Amino acid sequence: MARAPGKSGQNGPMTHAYPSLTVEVASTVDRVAEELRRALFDGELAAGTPLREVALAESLGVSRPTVREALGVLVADGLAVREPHRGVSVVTPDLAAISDLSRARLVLESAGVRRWAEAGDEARDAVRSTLAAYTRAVTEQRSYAVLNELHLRFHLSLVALAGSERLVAAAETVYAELRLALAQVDRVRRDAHAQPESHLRILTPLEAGDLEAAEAQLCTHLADAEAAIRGALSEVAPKLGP
Amino acid sequence: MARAPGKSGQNGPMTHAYPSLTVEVASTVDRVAEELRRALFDGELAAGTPLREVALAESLGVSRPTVREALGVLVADGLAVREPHRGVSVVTPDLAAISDLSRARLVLESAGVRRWAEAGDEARDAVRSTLAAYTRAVTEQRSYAVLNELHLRFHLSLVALAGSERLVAAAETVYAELRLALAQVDRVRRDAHAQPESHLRILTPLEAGDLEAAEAQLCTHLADAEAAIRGALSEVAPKLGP
DNA sequence: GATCGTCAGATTGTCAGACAATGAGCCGAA
DNA sequence: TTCGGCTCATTGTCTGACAATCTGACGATC
Repeated sequence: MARAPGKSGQNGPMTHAYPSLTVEVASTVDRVAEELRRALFDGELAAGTPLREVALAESLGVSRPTVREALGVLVADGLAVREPHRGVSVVTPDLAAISDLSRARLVLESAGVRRWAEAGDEARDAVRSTLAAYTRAVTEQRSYAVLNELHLRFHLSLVALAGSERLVAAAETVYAELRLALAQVDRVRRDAHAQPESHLRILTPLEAGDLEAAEAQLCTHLADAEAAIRGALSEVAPKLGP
Repeated sequence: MARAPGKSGQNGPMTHAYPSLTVEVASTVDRVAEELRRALFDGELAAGTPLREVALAESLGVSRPTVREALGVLVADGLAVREPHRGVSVVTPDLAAISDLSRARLVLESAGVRRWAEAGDEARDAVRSTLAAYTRAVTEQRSYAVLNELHLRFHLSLVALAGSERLVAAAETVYAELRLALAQVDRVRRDAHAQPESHLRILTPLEAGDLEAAEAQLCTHLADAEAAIRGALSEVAPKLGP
């Protein structure tokens, strides 16, 4: 991209310094990592697929160190695994991983729900607005990718109620891994429309101040989600088990 | 973390496959990252210190890409921050970060405590043994580094009660950041000996099946820890805070 | 005197090429 | 068949290089 010898456009002499105007120039590594993430979430790479450095480098038009660093990001996010001298490959989610992830998200989200009363107004508003956006997108028959994105955003807003950025960051990696598992068993996609009322059953008791009911609803909702993924996964790969 | 599931065949030239005999031949990047971590935890690098790539490379006898990758690990762990074209520098913990971290660890550890009954026997035994090891180390007047390590290991074993490796991994990064904050205000070290009975007040009700009491004890313990760090930090950097 | 443009130095971001170490698969021999 | 060695592919690491950008100081302009 930046191969042309001169981006001669000198756009420097701005007369005013406007606040909070950031030009989103992500680094090459970030762009590569984002592209790989997209490919993973879109199911273009099956579980266990090795991610060869040289092939990716010439395919994406960047150098091998750049690809290597981007792969490190994916590994840190839990979307890929690196084995010494064998390279990086897409994770293969098994039932144990789904169980682990589901337990983690239950802990994170219920912690947020339990702090509904103590959370800030903006955090509570975020929960309301993300659910509204998700519901609206469902009625508007938006694409699966959009629905998925808004759905996850709602659950993230629940975690944010706990008031810790670190917990939200942890939840983001959990959701990334779950999202990848979903992409690899993409038959679950048709279920993605039945969700809004299930989420509303969480928010309604919250607004009413009934934290226990909200937590119970969340618990069943997450248990249902786990069961759906487990079912789809065991159909796809019926070889696992204790 | 879940490494390769046991599909590693016996095709090696070794005649016997001894269990749990690992040759600790970590990669160069891991060694560099570990060395940097040690330096950070030992307080050899003050908050905000820039970590220059070339200087570290020739100081450690490795190449710049290797250092660069190791710095990426530190950034991913939250121990350093990277600013575009300005490099990586040691994080400077402020009161907001301490608050954030404390809330996160409260969520993670109380989630573990709450699942004491449902946790596996080995997880409960791990809590007992780590506390015993810590107590023994205190009576034996071990070094501060050893005490710190065992202390953290006990709290990690609490998180492990929740039964999710991802949560334990998240807790590890939280503790890493907290540990760094502690190292930077190292006047708190003298308090490190007064802890065993405080932890025993958590375990005792657990063994008795009184989860609420255990959680309450944990809450006060963590609140005390946060107050101690906050106090030390505001002495060191008395410029922050609304 | 203050603000701004410009320049040199330092540092990072990215690239290209290279080499050794390691792992995987193939083929021949006991 | 099973074992041992060979070849190839891939990664881990190094060296060197260049462009983009930040920092700080110097001088010009109002």
